[in-house]
Amino acid sequence: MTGTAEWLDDREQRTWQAFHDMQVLLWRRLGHHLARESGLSEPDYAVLTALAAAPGGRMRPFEISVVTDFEKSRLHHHLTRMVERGLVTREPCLDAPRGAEIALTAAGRDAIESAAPQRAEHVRRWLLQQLTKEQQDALAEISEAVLANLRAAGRPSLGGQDEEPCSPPSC
Amino acid sequence: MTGTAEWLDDREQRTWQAFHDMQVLLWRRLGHHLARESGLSEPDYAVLTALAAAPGGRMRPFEISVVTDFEKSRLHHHLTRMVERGLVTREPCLDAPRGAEIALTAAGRDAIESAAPQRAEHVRRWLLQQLTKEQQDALAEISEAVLANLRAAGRPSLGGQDEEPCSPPSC
DNA sequence: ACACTGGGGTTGATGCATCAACCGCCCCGT
DNA sequence: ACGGGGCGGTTGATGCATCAACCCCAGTGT
Repeated sequence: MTGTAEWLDDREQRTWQAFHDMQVLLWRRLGHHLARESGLSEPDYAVLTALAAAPGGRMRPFEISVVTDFEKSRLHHHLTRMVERGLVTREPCLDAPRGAEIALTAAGRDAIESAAPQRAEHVRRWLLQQLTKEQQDALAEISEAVLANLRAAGRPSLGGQDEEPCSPPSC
Repeated sequence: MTGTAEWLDDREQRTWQAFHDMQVLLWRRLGHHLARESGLSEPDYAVLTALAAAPGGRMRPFEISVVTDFEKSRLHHHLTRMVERGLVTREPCLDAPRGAEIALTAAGRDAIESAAPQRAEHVRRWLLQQLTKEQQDALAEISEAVLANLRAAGRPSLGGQDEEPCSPPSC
C-alpha cells in the first residue's frame, strides 16, 4: 500500500515484542500488588491521587477527568463505585447549578496515603531498579518522544492544520 | 521501612511519569485503530495470531493460553465471544476425551491476515518511527531487563529456591 | 424572543478482565 | 482396588472500559 514492508524486520520485531510483553507483565504486577496491599485499583489510585493533591480534597468531575485523562463517562461510573465504597462523596456543587463536586473522605485519604509509598516502592522494585541511570534517562527520552507524537497527532485542531488523526499516507 | 525514601526522586519521577503516560496513550491508540480498521480487539488479535501460526489453524485452549499468556478462564470467556462472532469454532477434541479444540474459520483467517499488515504499520507509525535505531535497541534492552526480573520473581518454584513473589525486604 | 450550540453530567448496553469455585478425568501411590 | 491430586475446561459474579445517547443549563447569534 504505502510502500512499506508487510511486517516488522528483526530489529523492530525484537523491540516490539520485548516492549509489548514487558508492558503487559509490568502492569499486571503493579496492579496486583496495589490491589492486594491497598485494596485499590489503578483507576482508584489515579483518582485519589488527583483529589489528594487538590486543596480541600475537592474537585469537580471534569477537573479530575483532565488530570487523569479519563473520559467523563468512564469517570462517572468509576466515581459511582468509589462512592459506594466510601472513598469519596458526591455532593451538589454550590456555585454551579448543574455541577457536582467530589470530595475525598477520611477513608479515601487514608487509603491513598498508605498506598502511595508502597506504590513508589513497587515502581522502583519492578522497573527503575532494573535499569542503569543511563537507561532511566533513555527510557524517559523515548517515552517523551513517543508521547509527543501521540499527542500531536491526537489533537487535529490545535496547531492550525487540519491534520488527520489516522495514519499519514492514506486514512 | 527498607531505608528508601517515601516517593520517587526527580529523575525517577520523570521517567516513571513519561513511561506511564506514553504507555497508556500508546495502547489506547493502537487499540482504537485495530478496532476501527479490523473490527478486532487486542485479545482477538493475540488469539488469532496464535491460531494462524499453528498447523491447520487448530490449537487446544491450554496451548493458546501458553502463547498468549491469558488465564484459562479469561481465555475461555474470550473464545466464547469469538465463537459467537464466527472467528473460530470450538470442537470436541478427538484424541482427548475431556478436551476441546479451537479452529480458525475462514472469516477468522481473513480477519487476521488483513489486520496484520495494518498492525505492523501502526506499530511503526506510533512507536518505532519515533525512535532512532539506538533508541530502539535501548528500548529492547530495557524491556528485556525488566521482563527478566518480572519473570524470575513471578515463578517462585523454578530455580529451587522458594522465593517470595512479593517485594524482597518485607512481604 | 428564540433556536443553536456546547459543556458538564448521567444513563444503559456491551465487551473485557479477574476471581473463586467447580466438574471430569487421568495418573499416581499405596 | 481405591483415594487423592492435578490438569484441562467451564461457570457465575463482579469490577472495569467504551460507546452512544440523552438531559439541563448557559451563552451566543440573529
